[in-house]
Amino acid sequence: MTAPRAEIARAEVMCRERGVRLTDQRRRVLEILCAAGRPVGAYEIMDAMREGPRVVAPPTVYRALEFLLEQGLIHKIESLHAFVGCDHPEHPHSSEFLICLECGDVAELKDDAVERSLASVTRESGFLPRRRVVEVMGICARCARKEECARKEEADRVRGLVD
Amino acid sequence: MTAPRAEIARAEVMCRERGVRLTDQRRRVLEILCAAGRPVGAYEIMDAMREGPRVVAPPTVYRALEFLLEQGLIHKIESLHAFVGCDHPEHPHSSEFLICLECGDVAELKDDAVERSLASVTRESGFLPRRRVVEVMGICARCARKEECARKEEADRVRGLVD
DNA sequence: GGACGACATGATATCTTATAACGTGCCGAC
DNA sequence: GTCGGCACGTTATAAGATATCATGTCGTCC
Repeated sequence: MTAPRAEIARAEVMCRERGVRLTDQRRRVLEILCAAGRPVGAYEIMDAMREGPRVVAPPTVYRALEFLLEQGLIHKIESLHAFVGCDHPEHPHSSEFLICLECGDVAELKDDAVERSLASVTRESGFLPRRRVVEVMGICARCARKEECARKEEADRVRGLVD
Repeated sequence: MTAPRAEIARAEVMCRERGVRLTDQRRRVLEILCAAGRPVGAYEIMDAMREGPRVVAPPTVYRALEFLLEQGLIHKIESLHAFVGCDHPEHPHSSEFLICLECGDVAELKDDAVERSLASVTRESGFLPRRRVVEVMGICARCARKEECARKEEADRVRGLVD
């Protein structure tokens, strides 16, 4: 995860170049997402935005999210109804995710083999793609290792009892 | 779209073979989805199920949907919060969809190049996939042709006015 | 045949996610 | 200075999903 600071700075530059405004609300939402480094739901973002007596209603959050999505600064994870900061917003790209069912961690794929194969399939059928949603749920390498260890220990334990 | 009848018959056989029960409610939901031939939301299904004074509550629908998903008889389209009957439930498969933003039509991809490239990417990173969500939104071939025609006619019209 | 257990459904309430609709304030262009 | 566009505030509500507990159905084992 890049430091939120750096991400915000990048976003500022990009917005200025494009002549769009990264307002306080929008920046705040982006900060929250970048700081979290994991998928965050709209209502959770809303809660994070209310510091003190400040009231923030759903439309405010959703508007900011819509803007950030349009600018490619964040992504929506459809299968989680949640949002994440984009790892590399500087060049437009596909958004493909590996989502760990165990720890909730989300990795953004950089590989474009998937993208290419999808492109060729759609082209063949005369379909004009606009937006792609590619999300793979499963167990991340780290959790898989952990589970493997746990299984081994369990086996050892049982063997010990039997012996 | 296969005739709903045929789909239901297939489902009956599959469930019997697996020793699970395709109950009335479950069959009804499957029928509705197959007959629609397009993505249908849970609440729309619920409405379709209430014929006459019959009351059907959300959990009933969701339970039936859960069962049908488990059995691979239907798919969920995450980006639409809707469900569709599966085109070829007889063999387990990936579910990849082309969703037309214009006419709402959904095509289930049969190609497995996408599947393979996704599999290789995940394998490399040690990720163990469980469920894949691949949904491409865009304009289907038919709507693209229609738009093309409309554009041409418009151009002709304008030329006519200018000449 | 009757008791039991597993599974399926009914019913109520509630939670989460998302959007509609309308009003206000800021700011730059002309 | 006013007009128009954009961002935001505010209220209400739509749309999607689940928790919880009660009831019913059906096969099986005795």
